[in-house]
Amino acid sequence: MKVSTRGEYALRALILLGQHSGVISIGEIAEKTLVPVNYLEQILLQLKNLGYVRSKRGIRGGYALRKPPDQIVIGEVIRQLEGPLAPMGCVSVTAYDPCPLEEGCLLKPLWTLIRDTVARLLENTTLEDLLEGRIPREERRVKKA
Amino acid sequence: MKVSTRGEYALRALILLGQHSGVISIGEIAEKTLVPVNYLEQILLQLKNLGYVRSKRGIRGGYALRKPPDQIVIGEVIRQLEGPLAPMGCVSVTAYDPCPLEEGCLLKPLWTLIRDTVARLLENTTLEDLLEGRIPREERRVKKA
DNA sequence: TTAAAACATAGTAATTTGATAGGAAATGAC
DNA sequence: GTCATTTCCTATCAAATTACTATGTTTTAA
Repeated sequence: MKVSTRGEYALRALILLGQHSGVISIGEIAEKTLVPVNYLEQILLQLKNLGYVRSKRGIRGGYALRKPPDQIVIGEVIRQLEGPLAPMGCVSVTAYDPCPLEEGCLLKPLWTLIRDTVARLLENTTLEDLLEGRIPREERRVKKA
Repeated sequence: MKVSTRGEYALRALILLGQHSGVISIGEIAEKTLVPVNYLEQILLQLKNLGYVRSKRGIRGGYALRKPPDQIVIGEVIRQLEGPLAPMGCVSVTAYDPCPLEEGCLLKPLWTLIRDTVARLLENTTLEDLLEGRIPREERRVKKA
């Protein structure tokens, strides 16, 4: 039930970027977040390709957020950096993987409950919530069409 | 955020044992749960050492539950077979591991919330609940001394 | 022109996971 | 009492994942 360093490091970087207006260099981000520079480089690149951050090359270059913090959903970030939120393939919404014992499985309801609970928490939390220290917070009312 | 095969296999075995009164041999359990025999052997041994099951050796031997299903807490089983329920060491109750950034960390409240939520679900679920298909179910009122 | 910084990708070390192997010890059937 | 059956125990190993390291290329502004 662990979250890997990759997701953790990405969130650390996003938080730092969310706290500043200008661009910050990889070196400085690495220093502040205690992440190895080369490793962080890869992660930031991925965040950039996913559209969360923008970069500026060259001498005064660095990274900055590309979206406003309330548009950055933590669940999405984690899912994109380290795969499905579900504890088992058989209950994954984004990466369903069938299991021969699935029919009548007495465990599946438990895994489903866990996946739904965790997903709801993470999909209901934005970078802004983290920045504002709004965790835990009241459930946002779900909009239904 | 995955649960490993070890925990899953252990729970499959416990469920099967909970559905029968007599002892069942490793071979038969392996067949029914689709788990490699040698691997299952290790897992059952561990479950035995933890007091969840008892064994009988020799010709009509096998395994059976040692505790009544309502005394077997799923959260405990998972924790003992595959480690802490927390997503990060910094929020683990049973295996706390400090982090230099912990003070003022904006992520910690989120990890704490996740760990507490998952732990509450799993510690509130027993083998009996699984056997009775009682998942999801109403929260049991917590007994406080 | 050049130094600083991001870009891109290849490689690698460590850890965890998921087993496999093989013999020792116990037990009941005969 | 011997023998087939089954658990007990531990060592080993292979594959996958994770976490990082390395190295060179491209862009940019001073």
